[in-house]
Amino acid sequence: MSGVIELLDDRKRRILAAIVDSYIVTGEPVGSKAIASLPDIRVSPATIRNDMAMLEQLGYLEQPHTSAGRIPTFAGYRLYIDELMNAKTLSDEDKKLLDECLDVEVPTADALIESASKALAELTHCATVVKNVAPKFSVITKVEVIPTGRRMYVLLMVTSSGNIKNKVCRLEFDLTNEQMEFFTKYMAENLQGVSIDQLDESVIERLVAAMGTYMVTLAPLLQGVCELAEGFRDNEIKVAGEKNLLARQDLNTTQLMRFFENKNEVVKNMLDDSFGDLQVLFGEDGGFVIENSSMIVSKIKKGGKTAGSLGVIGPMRLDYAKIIPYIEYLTDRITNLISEDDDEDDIF
Amino acid sequence: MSGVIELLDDRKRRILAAIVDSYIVTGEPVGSKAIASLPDIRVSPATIRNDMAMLEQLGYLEQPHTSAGRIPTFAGYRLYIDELMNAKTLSDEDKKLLDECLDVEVPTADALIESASKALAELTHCATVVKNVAPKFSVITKVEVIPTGRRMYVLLMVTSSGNIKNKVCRLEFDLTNEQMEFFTKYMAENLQGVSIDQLDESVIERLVAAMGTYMVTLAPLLQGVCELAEGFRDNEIKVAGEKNLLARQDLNTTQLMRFFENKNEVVKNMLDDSFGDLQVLFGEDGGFVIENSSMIVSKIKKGGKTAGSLGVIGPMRLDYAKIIPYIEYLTDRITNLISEDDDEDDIF
DNA sequence: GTTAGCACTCTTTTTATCTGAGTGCTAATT
DNA sequence: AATTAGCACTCAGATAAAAAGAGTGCTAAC
Repeated sequence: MSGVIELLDDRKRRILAAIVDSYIVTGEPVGSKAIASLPDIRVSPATIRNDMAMLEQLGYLEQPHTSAGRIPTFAGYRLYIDELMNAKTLSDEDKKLLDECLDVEVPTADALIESASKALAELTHCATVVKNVAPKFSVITKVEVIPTGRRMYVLLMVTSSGNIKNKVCRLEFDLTNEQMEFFTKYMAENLQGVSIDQLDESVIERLVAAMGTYMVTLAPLLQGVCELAEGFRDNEIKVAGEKNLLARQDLNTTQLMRFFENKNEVVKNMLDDSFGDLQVLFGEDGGFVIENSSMIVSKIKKGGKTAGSLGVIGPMRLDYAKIIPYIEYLTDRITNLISEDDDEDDIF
Repeated sequence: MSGVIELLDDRKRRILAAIVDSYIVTGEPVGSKAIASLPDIRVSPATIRNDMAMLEQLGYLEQPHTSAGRIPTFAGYRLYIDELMNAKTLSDEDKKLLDECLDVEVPTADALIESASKALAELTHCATVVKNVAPKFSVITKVEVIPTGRRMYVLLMVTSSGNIKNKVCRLEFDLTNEQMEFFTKYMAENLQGVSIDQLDESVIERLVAAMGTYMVTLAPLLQGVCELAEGFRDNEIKVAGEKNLLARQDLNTTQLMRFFENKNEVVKNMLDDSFGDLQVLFGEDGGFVIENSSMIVSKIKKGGKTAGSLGVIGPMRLDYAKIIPYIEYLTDRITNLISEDDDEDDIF
C-alpha cells in the first residue's frame, strides 16, 4: 500500500475540508491565501494552490471564473459530508433543547414529528419537511356520530396511532335514536381494526349495499367516514418554515414556489426511495429541482418499519456538521418514544 | 356657485383618474404624452402638464424626480377610490365564479369566510386576511368525552356557530363509566349556553371547586375544555396567499415577514377600529408598516353586529375598481348566507 | 516537495459620457 | 382667458472606458 501514490493525501483532504467549511460560512469562493492563514495548515499559499488544482482535477472543486477562489462541487460536498467534516457532538444543552421540542402533551407519532419539524425549522432557519406514514400502519379504533343541531352531525374518527379527526355532516333528515345506535354499532362491527390505508370508496360501497334499504339514509355518513380516512392519508407530507427559504437570495424563488406547491408529489417519491437511515440529497437529485439546494432526510422507525421521515431543506451550503447531528438526535428520540408507547400503551 | 373658481375641474379629475389607472397597470410614472394620447382626452400634452402641475400642488400627485412622470400620492389614491374610479360592475360570470367559492359543504360562518379568503387570494394574486369573531357570539352547545385508549380521552366541543374542535387528554387514571357520565352531565348543566368568550380559567376553577373532591380526577378534563375554548378564540385572524406578496419586488420582504408573524396583534386592531362597511387603508395607516402596501377590508355582519371581516392586502397599486366589487359581493353574500341560517336552522 | 516571485486573467468598482423621457416656462395662437 | 407649440433644462439610467484587486498558474530557486 505504501508504494501507491495517494491522489488524495491527508493534507489535500484537510484543505478540501477547510474550503468547504469556509464556503459554508461565507458563501464566497475560497482562495489559497485564506486557507494558508488557518492555524492547522502549515504550508504556503503556493503549495495550497497546487493541491487545489489537483482537487479540481479530481472533481471536488471548481472555479466560478479564472481569478476567483474555489467552491465545492457536488462531489466535494459529498466527500465532505461522508468523510471530512467533523460532526459536532451535541452538548447537554443542545440535547435538552431538542428534548423540550419533543415534550408534547400527547406523544403520538404525529404530534412528535410535527413538533420536531417546527422546532428544526426554527433552529436551522431552513424549511423542514416531514412525511408521516403512521396512517398506513394505523387502524380505525372508533367511529362516533354526535348530533349537534338540526340535521347536523359530527363524525368523529379515532385511529390506533392516536389521531383524531372530525367532520360535520349535514343530512337531509334528522336521525332517530335507533338509526344512530345502529350506525355506531355497524361502524364498530365493520370498521374497527380496518386499516386507514384500505378504507376507500369500494369498502364504503360494500357497506352501504350490505346495510339494507331501511338504513339508506345513513349513506351520507358513510361517505363522510370515507372522507375522514382520506383526510388522514392526505396528511402525509407537511412542510414548515417555507418562509425561511424565500428570503434567501441563493435559492430561486420560482423554483421554491413550485416545489412547495407540488410538495405532495415531489417529496413523496424522494422519501419513498430506499436509502439508509440518513441521507443527503443535492439540488437536482431525485427529481426535485431547486438549484443550489440540499436536503437532509432521516428516517423514523417503528418496529423495524419506516414510520416517517424528517428532513431539512436549505441551500447547498448548509451547516451539515451541526444540522446532521440535530436531525439524527431528533429522529432517534422519536423512534424511541413511539416504540416505548408500543409496550406501554399498545397504541398500534 | 358658478362664479367660484373650481380648483379641481372635470378635466383635472379625468386626468388624475387616467394617471392612477395607468400607474396601477404599469407601475411606472405617467407622463403628459401618454395621457394626451388617450381617446377621451382631447387636449395637448402642454395643457395636461399645466393640470398635472396643479394636481401636484393640490397634493394628489408627486414626481419621483424632476424628469419623470407623476405618480399618485396617498391623497391621490384616496380621491381615486372615493370618487374617480369607475368600479366595474360584476358580470354574471363573475358572480357565478364567486358564488361557487361560497358553495361549501357546511355553510358555517367559519367555512364561508375561510373559503372566500382563499378564493380571493387566488383571484387577486394578493394576500387576504380574515377576522372571524363568530366565536365571540357563539356559545357551547355540547361537550363530549370519548375514551380512545388506556387513559386516553378525546374531548369534543361543539359551538352554536357550527364549529367543532377536539383535543386528546391523557389522564393519570382510567375513568369509570360513572365518572364519564357525571362529566358529560356536569358539562351539559354548567357549560351549555356559555359563551366561548367567557369561558376562561376562572370559570374552570369555579367548576372544579364546585365539583367536589370525589370527582377531582376530572380536573384535567376541565382544563382541556378550557384549552379548547381558547383554541376557538385564538383562531380569529387568518391570512391566506402570503406567498403571492413575497414574490413581488415592490413590497419589502422583511416588512412582510414581520407583518405575517405578528398578524394576530397587528391585524386585530386594524379590523377592530370602527369604520364603515368597506374601507381602504394605506401603507403606514393604522400601525402596520408595509411600505407601499394597501389593504381593502370589508365587514361581514350578522344580526346588525360585525361577525368578521374579509380583506385583501397587496401593493398600493391594486386594481381597486375590480377588487372592491369582488370583496363587496363576497361579504354581502356571506352576510346574507349566515343570516338565512338564522331563520332556517337557528344555529346561533 | 515546497515556496517566492511574477505575469496574467477576469470580476468588480469607479469614473466619465451619452441618451432620452419628461418637465416648466415663454411666447404665439385660438 | 385658455390652449398650444417650441425650446432649454434636468436628471435617472444606459453605455463605455479605465482602474483596482483578488486570485491564479507557472517558473525557478530553495
